[in-house]
Amino acid sequence: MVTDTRAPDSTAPGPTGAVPDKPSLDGLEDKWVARWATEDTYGFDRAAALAAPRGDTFAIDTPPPTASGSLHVGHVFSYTHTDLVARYQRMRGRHVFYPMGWDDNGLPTERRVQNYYGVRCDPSLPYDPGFQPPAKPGKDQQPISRRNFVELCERLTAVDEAAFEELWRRVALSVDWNNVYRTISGTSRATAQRMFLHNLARGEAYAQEAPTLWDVTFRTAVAQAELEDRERPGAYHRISFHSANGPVFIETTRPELLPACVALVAHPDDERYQPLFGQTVRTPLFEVEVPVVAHRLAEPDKGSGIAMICTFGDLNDVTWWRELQLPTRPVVGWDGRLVAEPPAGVPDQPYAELAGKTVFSAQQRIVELLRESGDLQGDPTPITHPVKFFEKGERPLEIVTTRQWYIRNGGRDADLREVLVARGREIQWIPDHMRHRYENWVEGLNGDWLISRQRFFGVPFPVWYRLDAEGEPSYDDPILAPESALPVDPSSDVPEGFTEADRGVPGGFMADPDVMDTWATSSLSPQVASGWDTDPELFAHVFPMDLRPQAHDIIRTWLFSTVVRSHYEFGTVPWSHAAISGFVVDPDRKKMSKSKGNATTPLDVLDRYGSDAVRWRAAGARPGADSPFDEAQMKVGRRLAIKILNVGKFVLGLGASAGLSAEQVTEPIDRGLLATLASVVEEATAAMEAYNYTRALEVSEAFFWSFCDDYVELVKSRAYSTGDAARSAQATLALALSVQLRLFAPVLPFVTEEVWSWWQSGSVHRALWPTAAELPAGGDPAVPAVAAEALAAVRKAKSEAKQSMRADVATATVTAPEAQVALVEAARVDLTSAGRIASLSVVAGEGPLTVDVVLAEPSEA
RNA sequence: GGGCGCGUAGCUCAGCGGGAGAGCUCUCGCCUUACAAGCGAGCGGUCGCAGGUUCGAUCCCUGCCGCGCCCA
Repeated sequence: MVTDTRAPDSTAPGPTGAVPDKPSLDGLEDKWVARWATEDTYGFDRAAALAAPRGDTFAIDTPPPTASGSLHVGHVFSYTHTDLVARYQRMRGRHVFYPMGWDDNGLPTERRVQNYYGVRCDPSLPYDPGFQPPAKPGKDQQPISRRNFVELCERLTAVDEAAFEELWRRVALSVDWNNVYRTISGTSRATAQRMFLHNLARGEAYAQEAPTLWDVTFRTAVAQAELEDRERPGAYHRISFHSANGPVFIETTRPELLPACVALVAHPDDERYQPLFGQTVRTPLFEVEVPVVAHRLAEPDKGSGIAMICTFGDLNDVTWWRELQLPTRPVVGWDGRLVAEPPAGVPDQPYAELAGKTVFSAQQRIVELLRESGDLQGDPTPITHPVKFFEKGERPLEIVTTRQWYIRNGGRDADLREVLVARGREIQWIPDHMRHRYENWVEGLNGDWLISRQRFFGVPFPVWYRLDAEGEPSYDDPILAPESALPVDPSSDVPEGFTEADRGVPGGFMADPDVMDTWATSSLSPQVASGWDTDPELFAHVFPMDLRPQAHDIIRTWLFSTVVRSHYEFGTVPWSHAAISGFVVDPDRKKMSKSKGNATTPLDVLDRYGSDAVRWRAAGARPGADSPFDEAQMKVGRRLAIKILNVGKFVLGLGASAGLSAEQVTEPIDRGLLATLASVVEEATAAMEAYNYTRALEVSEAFFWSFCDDYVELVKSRAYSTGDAARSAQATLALALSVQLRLFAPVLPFVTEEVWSWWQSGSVHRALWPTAAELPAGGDPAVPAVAAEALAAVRKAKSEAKQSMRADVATATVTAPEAQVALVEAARVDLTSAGRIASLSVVAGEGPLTVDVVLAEPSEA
């Protein structure tokens, strides 16, 4: 039976009880990964947690990694950061609810499946129950049905997820592997659909036919959060429009949209064009009459100061179209090619030869035509300008008018924006300044959250539409799936009152063809992980959760969208804390990413330095701070791990660890050492409480090295002897080891567990975090500090004489401030034996402590 | 262009009102029975620049320069 905590018991003999002769890191990872799995060391005890007050539970909303992606050391670092907190909270005696999820729906998985198997989804094909993917992907992607495609997605993500889990176990993430969720699972789909229906019922979700940013490669709409500007070359084409009073020159980077032109626009204050306002001009080539209008967004210093408004070249066009109530003349289709028929009012010629061309080819042809007609003045002027891209896309976004689902997020409602900003202020951000990222994003929103995607592997909208007598869908009264039926797949499930025969026929029904964007599901990770749909009792206990760990690049997406969903459904923030990790960057300070080719594979690094060493390095990266990848640092972590093994061997090898207790610590230097350690414990604890694992490690580590180099050296010979004084040293060493192993346990789970197992029963990771109270009070930290200072002076004398540290000292005279004399005297025995000093005298004097050292004559060899 | 963060030893970073620090690197030593995958010692910085506040500024304020991230 696994209990959540057990009190440390420094006298109980361990299960193995044996200290190896030659401790080594080799094999520790395999050994303890297996042991932790069989003993379910990190399992969440649901019953115990529910029986205890909420404050005894610590719930973490783990980021579900994209299972189809690849991991690099940056992921290892940020997940380790979370694990440091989880392990600390567990050692504080809390029930740590630490699930793991896989984000396996959406575009990345589709792409991986396409490439891995050499297939593509064709929703018009029927399901083939016997389908087997080609052994090797062929030259051309094989079209398969949607259901076959989804099956391949599920098959491949299962494999990917297993590989991820193995890596996470190797890194020693202390997640509860009994609690794993997938964003494409039935539960996730049901949760996402149920939440969507709630949003819809409350008016928070809606569908609208509207201009939408559109990726022509993926043939899907994309959301504002997925946009990025990229600098791209372009050219201003100076083109003449025709009017009764002569030509009007505009400059455009997109001459191919000439047939889509609905107006010209200039700034209302622009005197050059004021006479034209209210007039009409004719487009070149097509001779379509368009009005000249005024609008404040027109930029007088850009180009000629007058621009054409098209359907739709950019977001300004959309604004103009909406605010000036202009007609539309769509020419760009969903595939990024010019549509077959010209828009109403645009003549067949010369449009016919543009139809079917890509925008690129259409532009070339239009430019030729303009040259021939004399409407292109001069040569195009090359420029570079920002162009909107889908962050995962490679071709510029177009704007097409489509019917899409949206969730209100404040982008069109200043009051809601304010409310959501206020929600952000309810969250404790780590580090605090990351709050600005959130607020900037919310305040800069300019549209609602577009959640529908024209893709296949995702959560479908649980919606059907009736078809009228002409077979046209009636969008005004959608048929919603009943909540009891969720999850549904409207493309194979049939709404109540219809049969499959009614699908797609006049008077029948059709499914909503879209799926939800992956963020629309992952924004529900607290609900999915905490059992909103499956375990209401648990959900009521752990939600709102304690911690959302994530990286800063997805504050605008994952963090914000999670806040939105929680705000709507529960009227609360989803977690009390958000801990934001920085990136691991390469030596040039560039973010590590696979696409840049600078990513370091974690397995290789883990193999060479060990998980503890990599975790140690991760713990040195403060929350929110980027840290450069530097292998030299890994070596330092590895050295610390080895040192812990060796000092553990020394302390326990004294053969006297059993039966020792704090009462036996009598010597002033020993009591002083433990007093110092008590303040280290207090400082480390305060740092961990503030999520400052870096500071906690720093103080623990600084103590540890001086413990090894000074204290252990000072008391070594006393510890080897017998009697009360020896027992005092042995008890101190044992106590200090126990405390330090626990201080290091979150960072170095493998070596601390190994050493712990030599003399303790149970896992160090289920032991209680150390407290100052378990150490004897009243010791004077100055005793070991001054003794170490004196010893250092002796060592320096030997070092400068190029002598071994084992060289004998004939006489050593310590001159110390009056107040320190007694301190040195208190450590006299240890100091003389550690320094191999034949005759030590201590005198009071001015200034800081000094030691006059007279080395003994080297003995004859 | 806006927001945020950062400029401290060759490198990575602590410190954030009264003594400029750590680790790594480097140099010189040491086989020392926990550890040579170790130990000891040492070298190394007008704390980005310029003003201001203060008895006193690496630390607070202002401006500038440089770097990074996010957003337009």
